[in-house]
Amino acid sequence: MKRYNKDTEEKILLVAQRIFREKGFNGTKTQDIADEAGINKALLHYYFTSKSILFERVFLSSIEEVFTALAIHLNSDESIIDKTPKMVSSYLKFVSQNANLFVFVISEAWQNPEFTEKFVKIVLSKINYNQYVTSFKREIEQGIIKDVDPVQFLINLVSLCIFPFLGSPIIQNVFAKVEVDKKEFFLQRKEVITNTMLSMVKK
Amino acid sequence: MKRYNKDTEEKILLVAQRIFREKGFNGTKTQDIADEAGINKALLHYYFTSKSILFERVFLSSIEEVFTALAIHLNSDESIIDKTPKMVSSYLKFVSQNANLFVFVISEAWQNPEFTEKFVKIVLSKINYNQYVTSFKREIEQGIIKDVDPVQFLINLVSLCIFPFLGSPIIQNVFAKVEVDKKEFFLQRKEVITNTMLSMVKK
DNA sequence: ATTAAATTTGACCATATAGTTAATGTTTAA
DNA sequence: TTAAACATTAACTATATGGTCAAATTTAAT
Repeated sequence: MKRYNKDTEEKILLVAQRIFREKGFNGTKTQDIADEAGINKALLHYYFTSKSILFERVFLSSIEEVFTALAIHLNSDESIIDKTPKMVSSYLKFVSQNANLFVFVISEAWQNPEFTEKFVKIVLSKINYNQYVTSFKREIEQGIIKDVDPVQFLINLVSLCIFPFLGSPIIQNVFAKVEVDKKEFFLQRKEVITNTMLSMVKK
Repeated sequence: MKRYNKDTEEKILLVAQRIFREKGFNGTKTQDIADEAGINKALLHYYFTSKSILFERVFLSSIEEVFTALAIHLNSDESIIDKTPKMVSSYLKFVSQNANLFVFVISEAWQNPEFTEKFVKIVLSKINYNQYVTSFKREIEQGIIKDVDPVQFLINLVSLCIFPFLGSPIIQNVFAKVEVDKKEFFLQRKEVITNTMLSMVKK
């Protein structure tokens, strides 16, 4: 008949999310979560049973967040050529503001393949990816765009948007010697990616 | 006047490399390294002083390995259009065989900003960045290729080659039929990336 | 063979960490 | 008002972990 204090639960979850995403499962200490949430470590176990279970919650919601962001515009009724620039723009904005979320999800996905499979399937059940493929193929048949594999197109799109931010600690420092204005440089990417992607499908 | 046993040193380093790359710094236990190397934990400290110092060796040599692979063809005398397919081919092969090396390098680069200065030196010793940019720009001036930013071109190239393998534990679950480490997908990807990159520069 | 130096080990130590317990506050509802 | 139910805490436990040290073993030069 436990009701729990929703404020406390929320507070723990938010702090756990921030620290897990920053330091990963193994780098995160339950004591740190408790301290930053302003509670006792025993209370953390009272609410979430164990570090692993708390981590699962954070991992699942992180995967959810990533796929929710990537689903924007994906299934809109617009043509591929119309929605591609919108996807690029919204993906880039999200990734640039949440780079460590992607590092976390990828790193922990390699570490926890069984959860990854389970969680991705849960999240995908809420998003209609088949519709994207179907409408893409219809445009090919109608002769609107070039004959390109929709899956390869999407993988290209997310690769170009996500990778530079994943690799930014390395890329920025390596090119820092040459590229004077880093911010200008990353703004330039939106245009480059849009052009690259459109040239894949435009006849 | 210590000489050390080179076999022992090598053995520890190889095992440490394998485990660090698989589990990261925080997921790796010195006891596991010692056990798998068939030595005592004290001997590990005799050779490498501390876990952190051993980790630094592994991290820096991993950076070196990555950029040695990326340097192949980058500074060859061939034209961009000739060397692009070769770069795609060799990068894809290397990444597909060493995906967890890239996950490790990216994840730990985020986790250990204090190594930045050291790895930048290593990277710049492996790739001749200025020569690549200069020869790229010369081809633009000569009208051989389109006017594209050489850095953006390179970032696109590595993004398309690396990201799908970084994300494979997730991507595989999204497109159930796509098996990222299967040969068919690999070959298809090589063609798609090559075409995408060439369309960026070909007139 | 003797010896000194280099290498390797078993047995430690100190600390950190996830998790537990019993007691104490605090709400809620009769 | 009060007592049961819920929420929170201080103090604790067991184990894992990085690291140390003196002793034992091996190696190489005399």
